[in-house]
Amino acid sequence: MTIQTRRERERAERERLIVTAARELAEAEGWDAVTTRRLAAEIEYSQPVLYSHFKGKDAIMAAVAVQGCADLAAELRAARTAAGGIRESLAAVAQTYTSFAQRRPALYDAMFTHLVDLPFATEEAPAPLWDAFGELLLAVEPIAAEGDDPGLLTETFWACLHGLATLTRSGRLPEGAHESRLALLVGHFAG
Amino acid sequence: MTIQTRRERERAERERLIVTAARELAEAEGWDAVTTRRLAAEIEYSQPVLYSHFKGKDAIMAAVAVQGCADLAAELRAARTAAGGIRESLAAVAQTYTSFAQRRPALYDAMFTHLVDLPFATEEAPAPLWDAFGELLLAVEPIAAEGDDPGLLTETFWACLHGLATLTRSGRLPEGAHESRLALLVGHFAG
DNA sequence: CCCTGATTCTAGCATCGCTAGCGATTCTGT
DNA sequence: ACAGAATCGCTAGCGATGCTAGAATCAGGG
Repeated sequence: MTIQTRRERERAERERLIVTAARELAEAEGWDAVTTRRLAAEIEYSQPVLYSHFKGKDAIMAAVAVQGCADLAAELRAARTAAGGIRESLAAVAQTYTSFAQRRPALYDAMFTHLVDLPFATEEAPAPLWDAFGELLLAVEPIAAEGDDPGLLTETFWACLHGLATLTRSGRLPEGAHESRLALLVGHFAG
Repeated sequence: MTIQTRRERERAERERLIVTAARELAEAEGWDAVTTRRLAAEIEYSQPVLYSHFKGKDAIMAAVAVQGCADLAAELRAARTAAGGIRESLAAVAQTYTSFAQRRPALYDAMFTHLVDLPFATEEAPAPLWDAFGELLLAVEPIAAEGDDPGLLTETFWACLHGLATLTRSGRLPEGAHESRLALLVGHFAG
């Protein structure tokens, strides 16, 4: 039995290694640089081992995305709990969210831009996804008017943040005025 | 001289053909199906002619994106002028925008999701881009509070629509409640 | 009629994601 | 302890991608 468990432990460790290497490589040089050959070289194994762990490159990206959601959830939680009032919490969360997208673009893309076959809005969604959404929910809930569904409001607010993050990062919105737009958004939701 | 002009005319015609074929193929089967070989076959020329017109596949996508902006601008204009009041115009424009993204996903991706080296927020941006933004501006301007920069507010509202469109289409937001989220957004901006 | 210049095509390169099939290594049963 | 069996990772290769170099073809001018 212990041999079996050691095998599984080593295997799990290697899987972790793959995901970590993929994330670091993506964050350093972008997802285009994350080829299966390059990734295999990075973990010092041959290409086909990747496919014994994941169905394909997309599945690896999905695993990275789940990790990223955990990171984002942690950052959001820290920002929210550090903020004072209701409106301040919302502003802090919004600021942290867009900052995350700008600081870690490759990670953000894997999470929310790249088309990936992760269950999202269902119960089968991985826990870190729910955690991240939950953090947004905790910040948005207090500003919901009576009769509003907080979940729906959170989804809407999230979408707004996502739009600001992606359009700004792709150069479709001038970067300089980002803070102003963020303030405008928070004002319209919490005002 | 007339020979020269005929040559140029034919060349321009072929360029138009390339962009149209690319757009139709993308809308029919998605951008993954738009390979240079497939596209060349579609226009009944060989592959390298594409590169005598465009720098590469990305440039072709950019050309398609500009066409798409013209289409979007036209749809937005129709929706806005058909609507009655200020709030109704905003709602109609929002509805039309997200509907466009859902009805023509490949086109929308080329315009606003795919990373493309088009000048966007500068004066060198192609006219259709400004037209589309201008339509949004005309709908948003009336609901701007005094002291608000209408341009900035439009950018923000646009980002919200973009976020809703992309997250819904990628399955990250449940599709059923889309209208509710749209109403929530319009309510928070025009309320 | 041949030459010159532009234009288009054939053929190929490097790289991509992914897979089949072999060799070696490790476990199992007697 | 040792032979058979099963698992594991590797080498090699497939089809397809974006893109390019050089041959071939066609037009116009002396």
